[in-house]
Amino acid sequence: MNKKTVTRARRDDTLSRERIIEAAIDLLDREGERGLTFQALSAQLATGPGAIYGHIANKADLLTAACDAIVARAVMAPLDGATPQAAIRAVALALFDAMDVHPWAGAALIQAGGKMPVVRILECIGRQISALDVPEPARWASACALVNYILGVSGQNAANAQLARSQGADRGKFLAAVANDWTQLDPALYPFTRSVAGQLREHDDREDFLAGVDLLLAGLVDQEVK
Amino acid sequence: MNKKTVTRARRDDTLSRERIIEAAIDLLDREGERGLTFQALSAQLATGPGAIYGHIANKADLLTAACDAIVARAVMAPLDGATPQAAIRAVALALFDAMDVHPWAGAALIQAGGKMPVVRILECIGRQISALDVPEPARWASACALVNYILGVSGQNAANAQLARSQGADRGKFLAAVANDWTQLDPALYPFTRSVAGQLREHDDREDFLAGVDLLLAGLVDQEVK
DNA sequence: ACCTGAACACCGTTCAAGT
DNA sequence: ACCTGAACACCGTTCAAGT
Repeated sequence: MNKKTVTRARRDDTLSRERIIEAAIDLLDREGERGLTFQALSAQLATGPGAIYGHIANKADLLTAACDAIVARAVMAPLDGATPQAAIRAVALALFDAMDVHPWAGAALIQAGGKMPVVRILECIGRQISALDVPEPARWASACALVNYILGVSGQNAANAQLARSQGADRGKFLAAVANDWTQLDPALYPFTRSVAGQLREHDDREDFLAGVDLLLAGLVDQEVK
Repeated sequence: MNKKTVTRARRDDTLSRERIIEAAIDLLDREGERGLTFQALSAQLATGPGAIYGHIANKADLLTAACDAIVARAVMAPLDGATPQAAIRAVALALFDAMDVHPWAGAALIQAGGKMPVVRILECIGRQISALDVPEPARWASACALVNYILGVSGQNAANAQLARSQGADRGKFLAAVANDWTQLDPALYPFTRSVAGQLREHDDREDFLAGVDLLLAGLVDQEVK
């Protein structure tokens, strides 16, 4: 076996921002957040670490760009025809599922500030809010609330997935362990948390996520009437 | 000037988890997330980096513990007497303000999984949800929705603060720059985002945050009636 | 003009030696 | 039993040299 031939991937075409981002997504999906290294990334691209800096500003930029690729695909999901409420639920679910497949993207999303991936979501939600009869001045706050809620869930799911991975457990085992921790809290200090520990173990995240979206939508309709 | 005397802080008492966490908070507040180094931390504590590992498992543990100290203080804010709604608004605001003063805590909060700081918030919100007439099975989802929303806003604010810091701008300047970016988006693709760019520049985060809490609360009351 | 990869600065964590 | 701090493994980023 020739080491050079085996180790190095073929260089089909020239290095580009897109190819780098694609390779980064591959790496993140396979090895998790800790697996994304300029060393590993450049090895996969059959080049040196320095080459990447010709197309990407730094690691934060790379993560945001990779996250944006995921979000862009999710936001393109079909969402026309139905009511604005249904459309909002559809995008929210598409994002939830995308973050479920790519947990690192949830963490990246939260660190992206007002950058592209967040803007994509804001735009998508905002249009539907406008289609509802939410009065003009309330649209900004309403869209923000929905976006922030989605970001919060994404971030929390990402953290759970990462912790689970680092403990070598799957999602179910990890949540069961957390539920168990909750059961052992002081009953005098944490009655509520103890009472819902069972629901943490058995709950369907996806459904709970949707319930939150519906809560916000219900509040919106309420506002609309006034 | 004697180097040793000047450089080293006095060691009032023996090293403890509490003293380490306090020093970490100091460092994080002064220098931001990037400033928290085991090197810098141990220097401030007048010891070696290794000593810290006697009391703290690793850096993630340290960040969670520091965040928990902030959250614990915020959650203790006065919130009795008034209605459950008012109490929820009060904790939410207290948390918002705490994260505003300690932006790093927002980021740490999101990475804490189901750990202490999140549990504290869940417990606090959950009790008030129980005090409302939300039916039993919906309490878990309702409390989760509120917690996730709070986490999302905290995380986003933390990211903004960190980006602003890294660009050497204050919060106002940073948001103005983001708003400017939004103004230059393609009008055909991002009509909504462009239309709210002005509101991003002038908005009061605190008020928008509360508006989101109110939206969720309105949805809750709606649910209650049904 | 773009890639290459050694080198730099730095950081979390460990561990043998000290007290 | 606990601290000390040098050492290790590793990682983002730079830059002189190559093509």
